[in-house]
Amino acid sequence: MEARAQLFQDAMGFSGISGLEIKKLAAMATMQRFSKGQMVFEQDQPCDYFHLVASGLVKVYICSASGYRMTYLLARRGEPLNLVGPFTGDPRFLCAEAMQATEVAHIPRHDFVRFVAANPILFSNIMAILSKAVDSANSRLIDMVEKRVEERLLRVLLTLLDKFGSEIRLTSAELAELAGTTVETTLRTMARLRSLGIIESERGQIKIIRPASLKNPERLPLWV
Amino acid sequence: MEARAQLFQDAMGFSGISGLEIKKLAAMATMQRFSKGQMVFEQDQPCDYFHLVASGLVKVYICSASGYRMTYLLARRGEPLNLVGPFTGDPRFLCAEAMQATEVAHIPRHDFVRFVAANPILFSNIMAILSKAVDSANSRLIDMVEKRVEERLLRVLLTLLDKFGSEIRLTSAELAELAGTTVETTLRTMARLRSLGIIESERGQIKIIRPASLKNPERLPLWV
DNA sequence: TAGCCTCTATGACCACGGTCATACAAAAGT
DNA sequence: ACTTTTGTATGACCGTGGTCATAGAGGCTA
Repeated sequence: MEARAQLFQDAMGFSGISGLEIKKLAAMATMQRFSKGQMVFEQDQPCDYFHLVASGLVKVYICSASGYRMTYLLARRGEPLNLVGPFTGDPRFLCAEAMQATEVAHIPRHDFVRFVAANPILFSNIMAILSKAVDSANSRLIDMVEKRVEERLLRVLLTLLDKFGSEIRLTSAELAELAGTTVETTLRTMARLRSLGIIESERGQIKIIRPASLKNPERLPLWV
Repeated sequence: MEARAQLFQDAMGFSGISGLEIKKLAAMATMQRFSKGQMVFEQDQPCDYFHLVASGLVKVYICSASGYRMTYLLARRGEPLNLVGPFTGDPRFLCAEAMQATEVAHIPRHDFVRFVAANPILFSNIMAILSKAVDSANSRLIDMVEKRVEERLLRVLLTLLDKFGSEIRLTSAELAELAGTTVETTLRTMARLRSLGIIESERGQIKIIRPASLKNPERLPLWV
């Protein structure tokens, strides 16, 4: 219970809430463990809970009819999986899958919405996060049209560098889903980056050797 | 003043607000006229106002460094141009441009945010709209990866058909910015659709002859 | 130790669509 | 009535990157 309160205290978007209110929030939450590969929620399901990652790593992705996936968010401790969903309750086409052993806090959506209404500062916090999410989606949309795969991958790597540091524990398939390309093209491009001395890689792990070469001033990190 | 109140009464996202509150909102608004091609707001400007279209048509688009444009929203009477911006005030990279003679209502952002806080139902309304916007952006992202230009254009045409009817007064350049492709490819694709008897077109105008052929069950309209 | 699955790696192929070029008709401006 | 601009139309070219195929190495389970 104390740990749960600490989780919400640290959580993205919950700053500015009093300790008392945080305790109320913690009291509404239930915790659940997921092992690698397990789904936290699936697409086309109604949204009944607000989800917040307590530990581990969860990827949120959209899944097309033909099975194509596009990763949209990599959430770790303190990051919410679905900020919009609880307000409408409607099914969306997002899925969330644990990438490691993970613990997630669930809050029934009506409790969450009532809590937000009672703490209007959350409105602005949520809006600030959403504005980043919308901008990021639009920015990726532009990238898909005018940037080649290498540039998109570099942007993904820069983003991951900022978020996780220079040791990135993702496979090429996972990178491909972030950059919007195929595994083969990702592998080819990574080979080129390796030959340029920008990265080193081994099975399931990428190490960024020259972070400076990613930090092109006109290349902004995504919001992932 | 009466007309302004009527505008907010009809506006998307403002349902469920009492007549008295609507009048307050109308009192905060100022109206401004724009002629074709004029900018309502530009990218990288701080957001000081909430904007609502009163008449005419405004396109909201993102503009990349290399000048590439991607149209994101076609807003007509009753549709807001920037739901997120007023909450943060931060500059984004969206631009809004009048496509015809247009009238837009402006509300100072702080007034708007206070009004929303005082009428919490607006928050759910806004969230419902934002969820569509985010979903639409993500859905277009997937389309960019896995759908060819013709399919993307058909989806754009279906969307426009639903929103504006079978007579669409847009140029090929404007369609290209909606579908995420070039003018040339749009023209070539339109030629093919014309030869299939799906559309007719003349300068600045497209007429959908066989709406049924667009309504593929697995092709959903975008949110534009 | 064998068997299986995942991840990495790379070659061959080729089509979609972007780029550049030219041409012409219709508006719009002077 | 003239020029300029905007929108439509099409041809030619070719590069990026998707698809399919094969192969091997690392890791997990029995």
